[in-house]
Amino acid sequence: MCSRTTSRSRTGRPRSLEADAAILEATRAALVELGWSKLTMGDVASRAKVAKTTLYRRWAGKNELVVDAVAVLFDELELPDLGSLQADIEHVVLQFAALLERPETRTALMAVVAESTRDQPLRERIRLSIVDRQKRLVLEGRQRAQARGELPAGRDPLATDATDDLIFDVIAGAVVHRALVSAEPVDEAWVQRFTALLIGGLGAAAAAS
Amino acid sequence: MCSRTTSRSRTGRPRSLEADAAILEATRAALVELGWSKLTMGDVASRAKVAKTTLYRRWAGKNELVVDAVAVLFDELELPDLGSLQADIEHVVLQFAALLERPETRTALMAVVAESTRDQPLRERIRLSIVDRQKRLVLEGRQRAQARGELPAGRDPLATDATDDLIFDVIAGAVVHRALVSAEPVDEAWVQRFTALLIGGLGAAAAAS
Amino acid sequence: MCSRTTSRSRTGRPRSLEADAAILEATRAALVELGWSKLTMGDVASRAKVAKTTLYRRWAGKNELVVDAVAVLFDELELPDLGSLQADIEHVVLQFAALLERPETRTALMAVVAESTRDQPLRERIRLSIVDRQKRLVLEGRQRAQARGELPAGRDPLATDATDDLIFDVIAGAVVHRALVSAEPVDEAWVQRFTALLIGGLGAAAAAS
Amino acid sequence: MCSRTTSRSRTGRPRSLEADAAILEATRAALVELGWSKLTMGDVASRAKVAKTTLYRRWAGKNELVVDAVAVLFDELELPDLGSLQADIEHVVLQFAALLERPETRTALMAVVAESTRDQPLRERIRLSIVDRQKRLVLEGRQRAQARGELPAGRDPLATDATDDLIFDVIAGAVVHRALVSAEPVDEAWVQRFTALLIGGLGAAAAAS
DNA sequence: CAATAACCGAGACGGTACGTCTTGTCTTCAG
DNA sequence: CTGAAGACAAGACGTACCGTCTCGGTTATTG
Repeated sequence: MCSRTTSRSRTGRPRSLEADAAILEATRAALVELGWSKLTMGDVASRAKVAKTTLYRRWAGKNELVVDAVAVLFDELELPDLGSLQADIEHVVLQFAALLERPETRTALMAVVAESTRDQPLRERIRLSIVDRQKRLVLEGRQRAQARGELPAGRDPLATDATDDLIFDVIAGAVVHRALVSAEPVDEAWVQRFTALLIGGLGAAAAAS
Repeated sequence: MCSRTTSRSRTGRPRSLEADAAILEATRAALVELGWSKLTMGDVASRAKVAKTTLYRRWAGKNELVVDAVAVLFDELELPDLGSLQADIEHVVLQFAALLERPETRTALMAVVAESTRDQPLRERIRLSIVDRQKRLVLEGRQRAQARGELPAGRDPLATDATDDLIFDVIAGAVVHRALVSAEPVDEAWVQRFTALLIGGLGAAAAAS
Repeated sequence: MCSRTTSRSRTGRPRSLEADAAILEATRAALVELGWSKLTMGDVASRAKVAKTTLYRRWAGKNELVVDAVAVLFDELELPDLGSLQADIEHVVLQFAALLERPETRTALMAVVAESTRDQPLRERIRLSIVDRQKRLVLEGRQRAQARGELPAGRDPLATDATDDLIFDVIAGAVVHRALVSAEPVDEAWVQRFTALLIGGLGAAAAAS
Repeated sequence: MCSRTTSRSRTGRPRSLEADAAILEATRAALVELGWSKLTMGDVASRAKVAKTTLYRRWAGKNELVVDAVAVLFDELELPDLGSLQADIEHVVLQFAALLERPETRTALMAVVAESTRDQPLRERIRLSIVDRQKRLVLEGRQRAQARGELPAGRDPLATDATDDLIFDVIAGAVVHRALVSAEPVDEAWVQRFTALLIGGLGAAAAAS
């Protein structure tokens, strides 16, 4: 969200809530039309029918604004119980791939990550708004698979966390790399091969321990 | 490399080769110091002691220049025979992680990928200069493992290619995501867990087919 | 003056009046130091401690800026009553010659006239800001001479206007040509000869009609 | 070596002379199309189908080139004997006005004069190529008028020279000022009034001495 | 119910980088 | 050797954004 978190001085005119929504919507629209690098604060302001001052009062710059604008899109990802780990993973990977097909996500995600390599606060913001929030999917999927008996129950919570992180990086990384770097389609065939590889690896790792 | 590929007009003063080298070197230096977003064409030009026109005569813009400047760094990756697939993969993954620690690669890679989502020619250039060139590592590692008997010989060359691509996306994607998105260290512990997962998956996949 | 004439948009930050003055002063200083052809907008901006955009917001380019910068200098010309037409003319011609000795006028005047041959709006601006404003001198001098009886009272106002214009072109043209084209000094001797010729011509013309 | 010497002496520099003519012609054409300030050396070179090097080998820059290109146009001015001083002057003034109507002269003349205010060698070149060459017209006209008895024979050659110069500045200055600064037509009516004024002045001056 | 304080729009401000253009010099090749 | 072709360093051009700063004016709460 924007920097104004909790403690507001209770006096003075309050900030317009419509403005916040209009700005984020305008940001997404501008991302679709122009892409990250052609998007400008001035353009977002005029799309949202808002003064530039109003933008800068809420967000420090383009990076922060765009992170907030696209973060909400990642909350669309869901993990319905499809009966098997394989099916659950395939489903969420396809959802994620569909999200990466959307121009606003496509152009914004890598850009803010690139910026974050030189900007510690931005890195934190991305982690909070996007990365950590989606780790829930791995957690939920793993627990469900354990409940089904597809995966052994982890004894060491520390090792479990590390494995969750590893799986998250593998899934998210592989899909993003396929979609944006290799620039090849994340279709059902690829997803099945990928999921099989992953589940095979998890099984082998479980057997080894 | 630069746009002048083969057919040179036989007349006029030829382009300076020193300038080419100085520009790419200056670009890398500027990336280290300033990062992607603060890097400017004018600054690169003055570092290289070259006129801006000389830059623009060779590269269409910042994106193309930076791709060429960092592409060569990826050629440092090597795959020495360490006796086992596990060791080979761990070695190259650590090398790749070290490459992503370097500020010039760190800041440039995601940025040009982000730009490429809206720029088809740039996407091609990245694929040619970086992505496809490093797939050699997967090819070589797989063939060596097959020679050692660690992996079964692939019968269907089409399926083999698809698996090579999959492995490439998984390795590169996971490492990049760990290093730049999750922003956590790619250390030996993580690499071992990751490599075990991958090799387990490959073994399971081989057993299944 | 600058393009903002009367109707100001009532909203937004008003334009800085100090900036206007600083820019015109900086322009004159740059003309003195560098001359017309070496004068650059960027240099004027940095002398005036003003952004280039501030210049371009007020003036379309170098031509318009310089016209405004030097126009005010022409207002220094005065026509004190020295008792005779001969003395009045000699005085103003010497003043004008002194003005043309100043480097800012010297270098700017012919340059903007040259540009105006291809630029109708610039021609209008020169006429308004410089030419027409100085015709007052001819008008005043002629009326004073008529009051003294040195020249007959004009009956036809149309013919009077035409004669005023003719005299203006003859005086200004001859002095400018002597000073800048022939590049010879406009000294007292020359001024006396020239004034005698002019007054003689006026007298003969009056006698003929 | 022998053949080269032969071919050199045989072909010598005929190409070079064609180039000179082509360059000056191209310069005039470019002046007509683009005017002084938009005219560039590179454009002239390509119009003349000549390398820029060839231009710079012959002329120091735009100023010198343009002076040479337009100087020849001033040689068209002639002073046929029309029977009276009044008619002779009117004729040459109209010719001069017509010359100033041509776009190449119009745009070039004031521009090079403006440049010459900061460039002594250019001032010399203009004087040699244009100014002094046209003073012949005043000399010839004055002598013819003296032969006709319209003007008294000058006794003092120094005073005569000074008067010739004065007349030259008055005629050239007034016409240029009328045409380019006041930007009003130099038509027959104006020319008659002007010539009458001038001849009246000369008569009065002669009577006075 | 006025004062106050923070908000809002509009738009000018000082800066910085852009990508292009022109200048005058230089380097190569062809004849 | 001369000339065309064109690359070169230098630097100005006019534009676009950035993030900040006035302005005049608009809500809410508070005294």
